[in-house]
Amino acid sequence: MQPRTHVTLEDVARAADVSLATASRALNGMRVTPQLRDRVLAAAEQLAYTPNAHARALAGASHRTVGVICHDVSDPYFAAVAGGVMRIAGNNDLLVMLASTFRDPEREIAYVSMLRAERAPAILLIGSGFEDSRWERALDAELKPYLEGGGRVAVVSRHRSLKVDSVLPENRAGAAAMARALLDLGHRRFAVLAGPPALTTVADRLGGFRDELKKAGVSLDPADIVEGPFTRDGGYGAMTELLTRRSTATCVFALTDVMAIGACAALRDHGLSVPDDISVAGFDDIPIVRDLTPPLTTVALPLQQLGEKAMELALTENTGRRRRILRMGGEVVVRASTAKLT
Amino acid sequence: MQPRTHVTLEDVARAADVSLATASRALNGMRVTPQLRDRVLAAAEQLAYTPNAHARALAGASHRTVGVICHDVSDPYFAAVAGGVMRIAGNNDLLVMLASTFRDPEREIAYVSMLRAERAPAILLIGSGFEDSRWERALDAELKPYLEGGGRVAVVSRHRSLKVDSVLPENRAGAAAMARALLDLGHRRFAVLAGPPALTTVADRLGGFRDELKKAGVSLDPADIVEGPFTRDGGYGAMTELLTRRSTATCVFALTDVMAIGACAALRDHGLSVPDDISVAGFDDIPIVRDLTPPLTTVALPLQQLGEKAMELALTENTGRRRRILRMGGEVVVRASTAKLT
DNA sequence: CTCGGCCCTGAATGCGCTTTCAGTAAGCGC
DNA sequence: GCGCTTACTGAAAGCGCATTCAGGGCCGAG
Repeated sequence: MQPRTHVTLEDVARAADVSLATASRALNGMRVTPQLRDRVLAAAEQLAYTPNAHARALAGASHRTVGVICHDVSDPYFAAVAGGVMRIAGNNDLLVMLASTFRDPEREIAYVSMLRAERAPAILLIGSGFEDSRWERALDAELKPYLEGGGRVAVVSRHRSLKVDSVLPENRAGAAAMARALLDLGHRRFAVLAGPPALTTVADRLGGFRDELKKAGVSLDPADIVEGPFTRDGGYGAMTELLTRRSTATCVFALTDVMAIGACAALRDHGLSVPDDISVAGFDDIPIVRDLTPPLTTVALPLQQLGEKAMELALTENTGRRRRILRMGGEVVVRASTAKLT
Repeated sequence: MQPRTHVTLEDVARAADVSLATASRALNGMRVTPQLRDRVLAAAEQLAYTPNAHARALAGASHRTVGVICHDVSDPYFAAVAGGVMRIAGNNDLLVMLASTFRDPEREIAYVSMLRAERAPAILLIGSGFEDSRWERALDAELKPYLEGGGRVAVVSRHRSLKVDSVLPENRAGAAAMARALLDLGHRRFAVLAGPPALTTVADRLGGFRDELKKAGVSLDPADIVEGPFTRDGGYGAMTELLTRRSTATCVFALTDVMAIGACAALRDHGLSVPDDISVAGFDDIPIVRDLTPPLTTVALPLQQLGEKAMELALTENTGRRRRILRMGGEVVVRASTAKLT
């Protein structure tokens, strides 16, 4: 801000005719003669004094702004998780710096660096990592000194080689459960709308699904697995590709709800009906899918809780020597987007 | 963060065997003998040095973290606007502190105060204000000294009595256009899912709609106007209430898309079909409504742009003596949730 | 009435950095 | 070879605050 010179503690002290130290103590609720405290408080009020958080942080008072980094706040998945983070942060008088990387690894690292510079007491990383493992290593290199400096890091749905606390969705078990649910409906020919297999989220969900299918003697044709970005348009594109390939799958499993939404849109645009012509299932249970027509069958994740727990992990000391890992969710919610195969 | 003592500039200077001043200059790209600069950079790299943003801000370098306050990041409307804000912020190497107030005025004021303490160069307020005008006054009282101190404030979809730049949706014109569109479809009996009339957003949208109807000789029965919070559940509840009242309206206009989504859910739960039994229209054009079945007729707002423009306003100096006001959007997009009345 | 002890206040220090200010070495013309 | 300008470097000040360390009232005890 243009230092159009702010009201400083010194101004307040002068106005109240006390020393700087007394003013500071009065404002911070330490023992001060009531009469003096009142004078200081009145002066501060009068001058619209706001302490300079930077000076305060520099002088030793702990800084109360935590950092949260996600790919895109406007994605419902991140928005929901961020909502949970903010709830806990708010309850603890913490400000949240929320950054969107727009899936640009360089930007993500830059944000970690800035947060480090801010001396944020904690950094939360939400969402899958990047395909290229070099970026992941670069990120760890940035995180390491931060951790060594006493910073706290927690991640949601993302693996790190460093010792950081994690909140992980039950990706593998959830996908397996979904496989069973779909098999129970009578489906035998499946397609999967996947993402880059380098991501553990993809590997786990796809792996869990495929393995469970295999147990039932059903195999997944590689031609029925289409990759696309984890976005609505990614789902739309992948579904379109699948249609082009004339897949005979009776059921499509999208690895994220957002992709499933895109897939449904593609199907509608091709004049196909869900679930009459083809069943669609997703993963995440973002709030909106309940209100789709038909409502989406999906693997439920307590998104808000994911964020809450991550924030809580970052706020409490990890006294043990191992990283703490919380696994959550994974229940299949069958709704109307999947039909019994007759 | 626990001052487990960080690497400071002094450490770097010592390691590179130069003075503090030289180290600072080298790191900030000022003219320094190449050889010295290299030594400093190498030392910094080696020590994983990260400048302390607080010390830096205190020492006069401008602070690059702007604040954004909205009601709830997990609401698609705010998420989309915030997305736009972040895009511009990212392009300008700005960090964004995004805070969710959860519609709690006290929390909102607390956030402004914290942002003020952070000496954030700009604060963006996104979304409607509060019903109780006392809170609005309290907010203005907090904002005023900030502005006087050189802070920049921009608001989206929210009126302030102070001189702050604004980005406003074309609420009145948009609602009027929607009225015309619905009249053109043959509807004559309308219901409105509204919010607290004290909010200008509500007053403008409802007023624009009602006035346009009146021009066509159609009046709005007060019994057909139901208030509810601007949330999915608010829409659900309001629609349910409307159903209970046995309204004869053929078309429901929800003042926000999120409410419209709730309304559609309520209708579905009551076994009614959209648009066969009743037409539904919304306002905002949040991304998801395109993918609903049926896709929602709504008044389009360029949500991302709203955020982008607001950020741009906050980033550029207002040289004029009047506040800058940008009005955007307001086009009706007719989709399948509204049907021609036969 | 005096002295020790307690509590509260004020002066001074330092957090890590940017930035002036002064100083020194190098470069140039004569 | 001398004086002057130019170009960097280093010492030091200060941003606003929390906090330590002394000092100075006041009390009760002796």
